[in-house]
Amino acid sequence: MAYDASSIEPKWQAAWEQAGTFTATRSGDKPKYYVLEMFPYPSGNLHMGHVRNYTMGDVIARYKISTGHNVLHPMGFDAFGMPAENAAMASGGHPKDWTYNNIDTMVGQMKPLGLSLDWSRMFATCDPEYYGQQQALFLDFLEAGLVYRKNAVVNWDPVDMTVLANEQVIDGKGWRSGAEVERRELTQWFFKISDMAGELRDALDGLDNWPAKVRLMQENWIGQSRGLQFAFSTSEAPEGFDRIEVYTTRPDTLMGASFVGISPDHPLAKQLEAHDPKVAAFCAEARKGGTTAEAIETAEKLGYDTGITCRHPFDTSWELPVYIANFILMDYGTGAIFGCPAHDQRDFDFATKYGLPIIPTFLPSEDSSPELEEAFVPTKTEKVWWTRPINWEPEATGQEAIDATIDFCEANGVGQGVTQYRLRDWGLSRQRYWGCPIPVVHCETCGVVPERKENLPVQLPDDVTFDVPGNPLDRHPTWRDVPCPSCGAPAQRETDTMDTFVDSSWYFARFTAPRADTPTDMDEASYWMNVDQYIGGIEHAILHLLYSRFFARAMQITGHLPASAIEPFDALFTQGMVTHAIYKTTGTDGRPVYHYPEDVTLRDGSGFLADGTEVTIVPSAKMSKSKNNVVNPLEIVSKYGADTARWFVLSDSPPERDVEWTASGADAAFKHLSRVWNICDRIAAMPAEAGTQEPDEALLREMHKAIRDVTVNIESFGFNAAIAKLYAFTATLQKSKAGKDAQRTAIMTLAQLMAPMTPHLAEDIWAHQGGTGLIANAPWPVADEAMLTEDTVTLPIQINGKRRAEISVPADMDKAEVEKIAMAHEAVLKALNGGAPKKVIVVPGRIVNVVV
RNA sequence: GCCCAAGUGGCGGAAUGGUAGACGCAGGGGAUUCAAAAUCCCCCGCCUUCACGGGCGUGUGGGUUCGAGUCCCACCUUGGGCACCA
Repeated sequence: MAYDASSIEPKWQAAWEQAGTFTATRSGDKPKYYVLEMFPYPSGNLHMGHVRNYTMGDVIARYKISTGHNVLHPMGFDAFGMPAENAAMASGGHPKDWTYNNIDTMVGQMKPLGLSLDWSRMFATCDPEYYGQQQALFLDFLEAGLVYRKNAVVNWDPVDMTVLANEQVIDGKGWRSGAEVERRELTQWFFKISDMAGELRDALDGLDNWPAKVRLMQENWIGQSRGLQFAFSTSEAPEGFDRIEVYTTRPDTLMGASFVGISPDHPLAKQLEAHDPKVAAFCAEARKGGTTAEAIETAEKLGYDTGITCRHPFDTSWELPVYIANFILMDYGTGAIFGCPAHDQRDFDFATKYGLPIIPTFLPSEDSSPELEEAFVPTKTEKVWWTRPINWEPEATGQEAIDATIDFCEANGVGQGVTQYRLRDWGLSRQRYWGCPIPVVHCETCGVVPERKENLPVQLPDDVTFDVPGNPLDRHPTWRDVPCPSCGAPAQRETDTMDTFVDSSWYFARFTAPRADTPTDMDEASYWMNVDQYIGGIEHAILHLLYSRFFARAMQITGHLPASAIEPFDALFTQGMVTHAIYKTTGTDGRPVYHYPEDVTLRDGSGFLADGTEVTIVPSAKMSKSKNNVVNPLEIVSKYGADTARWFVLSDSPPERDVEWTASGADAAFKHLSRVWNICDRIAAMPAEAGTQEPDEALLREMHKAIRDVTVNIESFGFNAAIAKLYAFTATLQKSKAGKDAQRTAIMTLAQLMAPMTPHLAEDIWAHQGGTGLIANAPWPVADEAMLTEDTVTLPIQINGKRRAEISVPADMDKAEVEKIAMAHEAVLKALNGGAPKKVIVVPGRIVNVVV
């Protein structure tokens, strides 16, 4: 009988479900293991990237079950967000219907993959049971001072009519709509993530099982810098502005200062603006400046001389002009700087334009000219020659001078060393309908009043329409107008909803007690947290993972997570994409025409259409509907079965790298599984003769090596290498002349080793060979050390580092004996030509190297 | 501009400082078959040799070492992150 996945796979999926194999249970006798893949957005389409992501998690989950763990492996949906509203606007339906229909569809696409998920824990973030608990968290955060409201210049997306976080603005465009982002001032809710910047940065060092790359990206994002904060005293300034605080990371260049610059949003600038139309005009112009990368790149440095002057802190007779400048950001440092044109290119450009002095504080060497063509900015670790050192040697590095200046300023009461972070607070308000409502009410007399917890969830109204842009909650009187929870007077609900990154910042904790009537159940959370292995895409390296780390800390402060869970993800793995070649020709209008893979015939690496036209092949492209190179998982499952798809996405490429889907590769995977199936059949049909000692032992030795290698590879995420070993062991078994018992042991072990990757086929082989119970519950095989050690080993003999011969010696032969045999080898005798070797290195069990 | 990572056959990729190229794809040869499909077996880095063998080979150039794909330095290329952050 041929291998038929379509009959095998549903059978075993039903068996697992009936046995409750993957329902997470607590018990004291086993360690727990929590494996989680980043939950999907319910777009309605499962793609190969999902299959790869979930298969990797599944391999880990199944492996951990068979190594005696209580495994939690849940799945849910990140279900709020704009595509649902966009769909409603486009087709007139309701975001809720669209979303829940898509969830049904995707569950239907996921189940045939045979994933070891505990479906009883499933939820979607748009379930009122979930977002109601999120509102409870919000209220607790509010009480703990972790959320606040402020007026802020925000990024406004004019197409989506919503505010975007800085991180959601890419090259000055909305991350989703691609529209040019405008600057608007609105009152917004913020999470105080910047308070934790130092802690979030320092704790990265403890995340040993995270990719170094992700830790580095977060470190750069948090952006710590050490510098000096001090004040210039002013003259001719309006009242209340007799000092201007500035922050600098280069206090060593203070003796080269030639102006003081303030942001157009600086309080002093605003003060001047109020009284002087010329200042107001300048500030308006400066603020308008585009936010696109090109605009910033090419923007001219603009300044407005306020007529105010500052006294240099080291020399009070030295006066510096105060400019309002368009390149100074209000929300970094103090919003004010001193400009040192000699050692900062921006300041250099500015000084050149406004005729300000350019005074170097250091030069490449003692005899260098002080005339500069451009700013001189060496690295801080390079030794340079100082023209006027304060308290350091004339030849010193920038870093040495910086440290010395901070010490000097602190000692003389001029300023103090300060650590600054680039990380800003997380603005969470969104002017959208399809999100978690912010549970507060605005009352004229009481101000911002939190909703009472017993009234949660503040549920989204269902009767809304999307025929006009903007937020339907704003124009829904019966939902919006409510009595104040505090005084009972007529008041209005907050109509902003939360950024969807909030939803995904704690779902992993909710999975530990998904039906609890508080956000978490501390007992369950203490048992299951942390996530032992988290798997997802590198695109979430910064936002989602940083926000989740913040949330875990905030949840600990508000009593929703134990202190042990403030770093919620013990280990992180970022998997690569599934790509596919693009086949294109050029149309009559000169534009590319993309062809479906099934319309292209491949011969010797070239591709042809049915009419013989050759197509251009672009390998390894991201799957995209517009490029006609999407491979649909359901089609693959119905053609080959889930096990083939799973096997393929794990083979060939290392999991952190992209893997290219190829039809020939999928065929090869299917053929291999068929081969294993046929071997199983053949062994079952073998007559039960007595085994023959030598072939039996040879087979079993290879089996134990396979156990060792596959185990090591699974534990280290080397799935492609594990699969390579399984191919090799299958070939050994196929050719084996061993007796039935040994072969039966081998095929059953092979099935066990394959079970994490191809669970259905493995179960079927197990049942076919009379295995006890489900292979999913069978204990993982253990390699027998005695079977791993060889009696004799083959040692290469190198002469001067080049391999020249081989000898076969007993594994435990001592060095001297090995050397004697090697020295008697004809290749060595020939190389020595009667002389004596300079040196002989014998590495037992490894190599012999003779130096002549 | 700053920071980081990676460069190995025709392709994807293996390789605790110890026989480079496991395994898969593509390619070639053979068995089986009336023939084909399917299946099975063998070959497959480059140059050279009838052959045995020899020479060269992990982006480039140096270095450390008995021995380097692996460690160190410089450079080149590709990919990624950040960027008017003082």
